[in-house]
Amino acid sequence: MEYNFREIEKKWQEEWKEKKVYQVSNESDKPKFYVLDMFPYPSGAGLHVGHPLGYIASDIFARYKRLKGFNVLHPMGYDAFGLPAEQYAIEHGIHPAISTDTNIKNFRNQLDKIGFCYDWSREVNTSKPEYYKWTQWLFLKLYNSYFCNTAQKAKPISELIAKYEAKGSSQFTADEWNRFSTGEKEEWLMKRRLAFSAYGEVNWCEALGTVLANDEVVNGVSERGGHPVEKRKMRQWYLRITAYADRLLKGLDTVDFSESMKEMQSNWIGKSSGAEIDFEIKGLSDKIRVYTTRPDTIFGVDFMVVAPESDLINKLKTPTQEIKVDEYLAYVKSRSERERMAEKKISGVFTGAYAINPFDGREIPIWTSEYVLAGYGTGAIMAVPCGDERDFKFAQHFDIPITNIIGTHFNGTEANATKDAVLENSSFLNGVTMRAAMEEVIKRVEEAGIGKRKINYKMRDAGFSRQRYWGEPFPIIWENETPIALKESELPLLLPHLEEVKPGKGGEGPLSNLPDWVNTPQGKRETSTMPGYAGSSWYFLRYMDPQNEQEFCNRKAADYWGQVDLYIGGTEHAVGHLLYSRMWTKVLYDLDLIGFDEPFKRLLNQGMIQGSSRFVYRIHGTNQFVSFGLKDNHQIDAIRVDVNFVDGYELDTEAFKKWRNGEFADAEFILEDGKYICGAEVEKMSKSKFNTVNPDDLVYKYGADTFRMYEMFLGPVEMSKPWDTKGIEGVHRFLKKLWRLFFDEIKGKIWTAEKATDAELKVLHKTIKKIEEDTERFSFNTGVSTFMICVNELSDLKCYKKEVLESLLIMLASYAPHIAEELWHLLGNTDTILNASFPKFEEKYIKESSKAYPVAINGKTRTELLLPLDITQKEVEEKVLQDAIVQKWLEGKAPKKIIYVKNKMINVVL
RNA sequence: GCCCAGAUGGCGGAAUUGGUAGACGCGUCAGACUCAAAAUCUGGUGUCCGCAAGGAUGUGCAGGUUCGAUUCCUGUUCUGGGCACCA
Repeated sequence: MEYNFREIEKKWQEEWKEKKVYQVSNESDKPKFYVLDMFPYPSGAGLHVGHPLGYIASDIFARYKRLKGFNVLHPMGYDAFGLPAEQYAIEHGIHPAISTDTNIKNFRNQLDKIGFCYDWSREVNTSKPEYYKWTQWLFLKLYNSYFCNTAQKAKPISELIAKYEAKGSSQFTADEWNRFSTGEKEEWLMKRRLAFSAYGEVNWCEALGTVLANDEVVNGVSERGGHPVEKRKMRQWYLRITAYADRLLKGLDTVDFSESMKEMQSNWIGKSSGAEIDFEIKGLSDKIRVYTTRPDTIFGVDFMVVAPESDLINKLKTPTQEIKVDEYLAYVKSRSERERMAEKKISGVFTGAYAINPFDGREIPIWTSEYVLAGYGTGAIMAVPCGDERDFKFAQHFDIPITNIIGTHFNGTEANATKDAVLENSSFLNGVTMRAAMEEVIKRVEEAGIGKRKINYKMRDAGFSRQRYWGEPFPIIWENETPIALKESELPLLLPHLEEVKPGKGGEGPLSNLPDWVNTPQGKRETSTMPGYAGSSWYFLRYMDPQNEQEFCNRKAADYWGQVDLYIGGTEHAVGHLLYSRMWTKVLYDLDLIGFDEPFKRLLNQGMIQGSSRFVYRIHGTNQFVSFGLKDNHQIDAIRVDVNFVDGYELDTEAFKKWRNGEFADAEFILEDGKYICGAEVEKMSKSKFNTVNPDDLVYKYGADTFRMYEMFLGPVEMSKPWDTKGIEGVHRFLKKLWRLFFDEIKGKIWTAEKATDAELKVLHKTIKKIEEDTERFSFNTGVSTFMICVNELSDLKCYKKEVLESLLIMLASYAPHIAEELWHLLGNTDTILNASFPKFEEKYIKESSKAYPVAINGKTRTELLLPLDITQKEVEEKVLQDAIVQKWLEGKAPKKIIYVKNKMINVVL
């Protein structure tokens, strides 16, 4: 009887499905555990080997927790709204609903083959009305809530209205409020709503007639077609995430994310404290307001920089500088933000104007430069070259004289951002330490009425509308310029069918092409749709109660499941998605709809699996392809080839000739050693780079169990690594070797019910301990290796005993579920192995009484000494000195010291 | 430019708290079985010197702390990822 993985896997997948073994109930006496994967966007390219990495890890952990006696929620679904489906529709005329459906079926098919333990009865699909009804409902919750600064939490906007009606606000009296028109009232409310509408800049491409995402713009032109792109102000929806900045920051202390992830989030939020200070401008009535974190350096200000986008520039530029300034502004306009970011070259131009230092009246030249952004702080800075690296380089580059206010702390060749120096050249601050000076300056600035203390955040409110079709429609009708929200009873507002997806007029979304839908007796419907992250900001709650038609999630279900105990996903969208879902959770908590204010208790980031691309080299202008080692003798063009017809680095030239309908049929090859050797480069795995490896092929060839274990065996889950299929054989061999502990090719069944020996139990319990430790710390690669060691040792011991093998199978059931289930049943069990209990580790089986100690001389290991564990230092010294090898190294002298660390090692110091 | 992560044999990686560097697997070499092949099994395999015993050297690079450093500290180089130049 041999290991027929194809038959076994098919059989158990069907059986598990039929018996609904993965269905989980919201009621149980067991403790709960919630294991979640970041759900995928179902792209047309299907799964490649990079996708399942995190899914396999979470699957192993979910199964492990189940064996450990937990009621485990482990669901999966689809983040199904999004740009690519819409783009595909524009290019191929296939409706997004259809292509999305096809893609989901394909994904599901691929996922099923790998044997995941998802409870598919809880599947969510963000593009289905049953789901997005509640996304719209939650949007209305945000819209109808405001952030109360006193209570530091969200409250219903009705409470704010009641307050305005009764007491007014600092801006208006109650009487004034009550006399306001509906539109005027709405304008005031809009300033407080958590989901609000305002004007914001978008990338507008006239030629394509549409708004473009940041990554669709390259070098200031559209990626498709290379058309010019300009910034244009349009009405947008936003989420007031900045109101939650502080709580999002504090919440990081309560969750178990990696330090680097927390750092990324807190850098994104970017809280800083400092002051806003107004500088007068020589000869103008306008003032420049700067934000600075270092008010103590006010006497070191040698120039000011205003963002090129600032409206003030036109007033600042003097006639002599006008041409230079305009040229520079045109240059900046042509640059994408990404370009400005990566720019090492220092650029900028003097406006000709001077600001006045409010404390000593010094005239300070005002410059403009692309390194100052309009969107942060006040869009203008006071530059202190001796204390800020960038300011220093700028001053050096443009020969701006530098004032030293920190004495010897500044060496003239490098800025020093210290806060500990004692100030010099600083008028009333001379002799004051910088830390103390900060307070002093803020005090004086406030007294003089030229500024104030200010806490600043990098984070901006999140843009929440897209001029697109394939997303949730806003439950909003515009009555002239005033938005009116639909009633909850009117939800869902269905996304109307569109025969042809194309942009609307004037930058509006495709929905504006449907007048029957847009025009209602009340007014015009909002034609933009919600962004991709709308549905994904709360999907983890829907899994808890996926079929509920009355509520987004029943409170009892939410209280039972609570936080996601383990959330697994990549870092790529992590900052955005994690912050948005954390914010939504906090809002829902504030409104008392759920009982926790952080969605994810623990986060594990899986690394990216990269592809290893292969290149062939065509001699420029010919049909000849030259092998890698000979390419330097020619002028060549590198062309990517499909990795599937390259064996290692050797090209299958016949397959290459047949590739792409014979595009290379006439190719001639210049070989080395009779072979065509390809070049290689590690890069992102992508269909367009021909370096994708499809899991289906591997599952077919080796089985799902082998595939699962191999993905884990590659290395730590958190680490990025290039995919290499070589080595999968080793894992497959391991499973075959495991099988041979139960069945022999000739004798058939060889397992017995005999009692296990001490040596066998030692192997087993060593394994239990290690598997438990490795799984708990997500070290699945060493887990796989532990199984290999266990099977190797049991084979050496010729241990075919059910007592030992049964426990091994239970542990293996989370890593290689199919083979474990099959052998479990062949051993005579009738219930599924999923309902077994994880074996209990017992110390007594692995207790040792002695240890082979490494003995080092001066830190270099020279020999080994078998010693009892309870030996004393004195006894150790005696034994060590008697040892022949130690004596040889001692050369008759006495050692200075003998270090003995129990259970570790011995070191003899000469 | 800024932020984060990483660098260990021919390759993927292991070493969990500062204590035998290279577990496990791939590849490769030798052997067994076989008419042969596949499969399987046994043994070797960081580098250098040496017939061997043995020795030297070795975790990107340069230093430091320590009886002892892949692990801690300082500096540095390279690679990967992220970014909203964050004052």
